[in-house]
Amino acid sequence: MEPEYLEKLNRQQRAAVEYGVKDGVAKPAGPLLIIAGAGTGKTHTLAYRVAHLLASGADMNRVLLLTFTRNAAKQLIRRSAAIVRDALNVDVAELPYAGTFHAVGAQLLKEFAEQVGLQPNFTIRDRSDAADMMDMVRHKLGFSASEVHFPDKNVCLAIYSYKINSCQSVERVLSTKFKGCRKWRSKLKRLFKAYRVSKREQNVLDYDDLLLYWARMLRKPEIAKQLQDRFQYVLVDEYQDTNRLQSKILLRLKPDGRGVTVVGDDAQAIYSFRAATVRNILGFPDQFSPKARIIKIEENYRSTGPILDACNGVINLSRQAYSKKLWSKRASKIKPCLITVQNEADQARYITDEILRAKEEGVPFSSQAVLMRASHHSLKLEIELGRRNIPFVKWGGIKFLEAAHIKDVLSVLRWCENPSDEIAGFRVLKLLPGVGPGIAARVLKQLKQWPGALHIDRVDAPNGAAENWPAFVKVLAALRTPEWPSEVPEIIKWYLPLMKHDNADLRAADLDQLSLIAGTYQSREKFLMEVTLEPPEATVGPRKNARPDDDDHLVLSTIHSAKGQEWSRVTILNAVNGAIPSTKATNADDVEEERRLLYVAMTRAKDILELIIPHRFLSYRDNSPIVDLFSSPTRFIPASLNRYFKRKTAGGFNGPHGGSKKLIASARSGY
DNA sequence: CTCGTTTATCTTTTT
DNA sequence: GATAAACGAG
Repeated sequence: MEPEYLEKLNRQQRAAVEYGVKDGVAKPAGPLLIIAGAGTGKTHTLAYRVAHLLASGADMNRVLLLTFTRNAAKQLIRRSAAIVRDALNVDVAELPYAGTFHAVGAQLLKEFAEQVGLQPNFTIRDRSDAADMMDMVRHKLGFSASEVHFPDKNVCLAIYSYKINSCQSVERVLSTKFKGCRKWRSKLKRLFKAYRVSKREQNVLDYDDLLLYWARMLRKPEIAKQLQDRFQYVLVDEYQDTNRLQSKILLRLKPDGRGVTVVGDDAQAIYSFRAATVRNILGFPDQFSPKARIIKIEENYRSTGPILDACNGVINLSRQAYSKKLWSKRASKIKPCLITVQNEADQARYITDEILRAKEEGVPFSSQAVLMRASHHSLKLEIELGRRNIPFVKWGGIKFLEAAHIKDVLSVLRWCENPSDEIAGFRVLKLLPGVGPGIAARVLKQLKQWPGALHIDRVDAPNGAAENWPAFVKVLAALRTPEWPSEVPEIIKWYLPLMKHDNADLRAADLDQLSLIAGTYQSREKFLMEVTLEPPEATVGPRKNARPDDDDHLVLSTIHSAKGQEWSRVTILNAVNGAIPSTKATNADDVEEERRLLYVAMTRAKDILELIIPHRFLSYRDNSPIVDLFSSPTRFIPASLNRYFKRKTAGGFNGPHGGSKKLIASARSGY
């Protein structure tokens, strides 16, 4: 007697779901690699696998599910729970161990903090706070003043982060990825050392530490044993985008690979800048003996035949060989379309026109998306959409938490939570008029006399800040006994008059939203931890026409953020050299990744796919300022792929890459 | 000496 | 269009 839900799966999917389950009983088997191409129902399969394991007796407390975003984890859990409920009428509310590597790492580090020499109240530093800290150390060591063109804080952090995630030496990273910084080799090493010391002193961890300490704690035999026993099943999604450090964690968690499932697609590896390496997935089977079982899922349910043909055409021009070929039963006569326009203004107009037209023909905004290589590529389009009152949300732009005013308020909370957090303290102190970097540093130094508590009341008011000092002391004193979440509006009330940024009204509205978001968390500690690991999706600034949940809205997204998503109608912006591939992509490997990026973007489309080629495109050429380039269509779609695409022009363009008026007419009659 | 403002430089992607 | 060094005022 087998569960009915298995019948909904195709042969390959079913093999993946049933692997390690015999006669309705789950028993951890050897490692499994699932190669699942774009649109083959990868999430679906993984959800069924989790559900099937649980339905076959696996204990949900012993399942570890690692996904690329926390959102993906939530979706998977929801779908698995629904399947189990339908089949067994049993409620599997939540998997206790599910989320990103970083989030689960944080969870386990809280649990084992003392045993690995951490204080359990550590706070997690987001990217820009980590950069600020790097900057502070950089100043302290005198590198900013004495050296001309010493790499800035972001570059320093990028090098350091790459080193940690790729498990390579500083030398190697400098000579492969950051060649321009090689001459600072020894200074950078000193900087990184001081940065590590500083993190320890302030009891903070950066993103990379969450992985690093996790990997380290698994080298302790007692802890390793405990976790190896706890996690009977470990499932990892998007394995092609994991890095060396993450694969080490996985291997230390399950040295023999028993109970491990990894899922991914080598053709969709797009995160090498984060030190992800496709060798993790390609080399996965051989790490074990006997080798991992490989199951490939190749039937695509998402896209129409013509779209898939074009996608295959693009990826097959790669020098690398990929491990599968997608096919689809979905017939259609509509080929993907390359549209040449005069410039970016015409591009914005054309896209807007077509979106409205599609909407009139019955494709809701929410089934349409515009994808771009870089977040700022959509600026003109956003203005046009605003003018025409089309609701949209943008993914992958400035995140809510990165806005200056939000960070100001969060810093107050973070400083109170962890008084050793000097970056937070520094930022808060500088809010007061009359307090700059010098005075702020002095106050922080004084505060060090009373470690563990924030005795701002014992510090004399600095000259020039006397007026605002008492109110400041009062607010911080009140925060010593947390009143969650009502303390948040209190802080905002204090903060607003001090705010130095413009657009005060908009920012005040953002802060109101922050209060609301804070209210959904149980405690200040939980809020701070989760909010840095998975920022809320709210956007900041003028969002008159972006009403996230309740409306039928369009999505604008970077290609990276569009991972795993699908829409009926997809438009790709700036399909020109300089954007895809980016001018930043210099070596052959980088260019290959850009090709995969285009592939990922194209495979998001179910029914209609359009790529726009503006003939003139504002670009940045290495060191010179903005240049207006005559661009050329992306090199990833050369003439040899012509048969997969329809071509047309719009906006009265009749230049060198364009088609004829006749083509426009026939293309328009297509839908 | 310290804060706030001006001026020059470089702009990918994200947990 | 952000960021950091240089400049100028107190």
